[in-house]
Amino acid sequence: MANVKDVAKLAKVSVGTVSKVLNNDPTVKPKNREKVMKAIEKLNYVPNIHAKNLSSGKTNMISIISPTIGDEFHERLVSAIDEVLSKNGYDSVFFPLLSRDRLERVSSPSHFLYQTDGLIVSSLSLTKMFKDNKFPTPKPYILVDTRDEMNDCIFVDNYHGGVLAAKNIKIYPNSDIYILGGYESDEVFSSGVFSERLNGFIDELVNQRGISKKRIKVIEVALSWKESFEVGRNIIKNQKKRFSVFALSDIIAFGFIEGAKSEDMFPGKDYSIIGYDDLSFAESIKLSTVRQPIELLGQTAAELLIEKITNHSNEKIQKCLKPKYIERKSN
Amino acid sequence: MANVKDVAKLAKVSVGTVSKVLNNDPTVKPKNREKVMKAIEKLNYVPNIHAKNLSSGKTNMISIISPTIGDEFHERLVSAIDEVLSKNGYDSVFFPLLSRDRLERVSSPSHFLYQTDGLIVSSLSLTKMFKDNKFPTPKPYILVDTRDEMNDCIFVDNYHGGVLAAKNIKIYPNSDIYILGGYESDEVFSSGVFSERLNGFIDELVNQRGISKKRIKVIEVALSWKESFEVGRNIIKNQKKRFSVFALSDIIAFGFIEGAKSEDMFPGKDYSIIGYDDLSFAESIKLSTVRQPIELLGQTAAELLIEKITNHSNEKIQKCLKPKYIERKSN
DNA sequence: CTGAAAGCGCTTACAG
DNA sequence: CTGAAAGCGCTTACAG
Repeated sequence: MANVKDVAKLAKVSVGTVSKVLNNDPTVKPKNREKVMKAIEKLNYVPNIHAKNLSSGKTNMISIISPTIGDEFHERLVSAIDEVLSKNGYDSVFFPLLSRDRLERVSSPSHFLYQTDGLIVSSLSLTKMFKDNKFPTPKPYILVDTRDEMNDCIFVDNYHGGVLAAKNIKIYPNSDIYILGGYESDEVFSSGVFSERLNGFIDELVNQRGISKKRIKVIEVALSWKESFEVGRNIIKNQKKRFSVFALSDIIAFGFIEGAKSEDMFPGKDYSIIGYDDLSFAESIKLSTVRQPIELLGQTAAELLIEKITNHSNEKIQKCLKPKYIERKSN
Repeated sequence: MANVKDVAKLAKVSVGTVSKVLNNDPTVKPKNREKVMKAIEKLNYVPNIHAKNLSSGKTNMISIISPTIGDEFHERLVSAIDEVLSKNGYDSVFFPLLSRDRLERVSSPSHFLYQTDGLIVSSLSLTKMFKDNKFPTPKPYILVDTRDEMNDCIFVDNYHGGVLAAKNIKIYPNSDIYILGGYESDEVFSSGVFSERLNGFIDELVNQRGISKKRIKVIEVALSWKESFEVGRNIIKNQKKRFSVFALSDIIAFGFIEGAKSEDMFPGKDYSIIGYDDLSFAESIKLSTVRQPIELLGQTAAELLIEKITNHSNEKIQKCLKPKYIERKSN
């Protein structure tokens, strides 16, 4: 593998000049630039990125950490983030957690992810794992989709989302009201958003709509279509009259609806249901839901991080976006 | 930020010894190891990963490239890959393509992703973008879920998967047979798997089951639940008798089924349908499908890559796994 | 506008 | 088992 020295020798210039050409420094004379380009071409030279990172002290990369991949929420969030980063000259590199084992590896302060120019951490309350509740890095970072008073963060008002669902959900006389979801199997993998939605929902129902707490039943389901399908089937079996459901995610709502359908019960007719997120399928299946501004969340996170990097600003960021209730046929 | 020198000074040893402690070299005397550990603790020392990468010439990281995130197939594939890599002391770093813009950035030979210890490239035929159809890196790599005669690869026999669907699908007298999917909007984003499934299906239908080509209709749909839902609704409108559908992915099958349901037509009753992949929801919705061994695909890819790295072996890899037809109620 | 040289923070033979 | 020193391949003031 050729290096800058080889290129410099062949082009008959100094390594400093080669470096300048590589970095588009406008002070290089066109003639020299051309000589260098030719040498690069001829030697099939590719700059060593690790040397560059080391000597320049920056990477032009931003680490993005998310609990999983494989769901629409994070795909959209991450795409929105990447778009803004890209416009600002940064590239993104992804670290989905995937498993407990990987979480462990990724928590080592010397892991690569802490040595890019900044981090965006999505839907996780990882800071609990570290000393002083801070990530083990001097690099700037921002948390997304989680509220964390000790760190810069941007999130959607999940409590208010729950309130919106409670304000709008149809309730039948003396019927049960189910809350589906909220099960966060592993504390560090959780962001707390589910319990905030749940709290907002219950508070509004009890305090404003005067619903007795006894009528509200929380069913813990993982964020899994399949598991929610099973819940849909099983709950249905014990139901004799119309009831109401607040699913803490559209995924859960969708699974539940299909499970219920398999027992011949239909949303908007045999029961009312409101989901959360407004994912792409929600409109097709006519699911009433609480919409999160996913793209805006990602864009804003990226913009705030870039601002932190460029201005070395240290003011605390606690930004809150608002969700919106979307009425469809299921409620 | 403290560095090895600071640690060495405080621990009263040489930097070489510090480095050995950092890398768990057993030849360090316990006493010295302890002194170093204490100094590390005291100084809050974190090794600079870029310096380490540069001087050691390796990263212990493997780049994983995939077209998208947000789908179950890639989540499972990537998780399986990561598990095997982890057991062998490697960490994985992800580069989903997400967009054309990002693809462009990521195609630069000097991009970080080409300078890890190896690459696994999933569901893409990116090699067309580069000289000699090879990735611009001396590092070993392997392609997954795509057949590429010029490069090492591991894939599932998609042609055979199409044949399996054709062998098993129920066909009604004089009825139409639809193939859904196969639309690959951007050549470099495609892996060619859809057209192989399609070819296997048609060949078997025409040559073995004696079906006239005229009865077979290909409807191009993107790999999108929502778009497939619309197709389900629209096709249904023109259908007066029972028909058959081969969906080139379970996602497409699922969307189609729901769209059809919204017009009161049901799989296994008003039409027959076979999907592809056997994703987690397939069993719940009773979808007959062609199962791909997704985890095995990922594991094997990771194992083969590690073998290439450790043995510097250069023998060509063209590994083919077999799919399996799963009968459920939809067909 | 260019070149010589120091420096980034590690690892790795090698001598002892 | 340890230390001194060279080396990895870049960037970056600085002198000219």
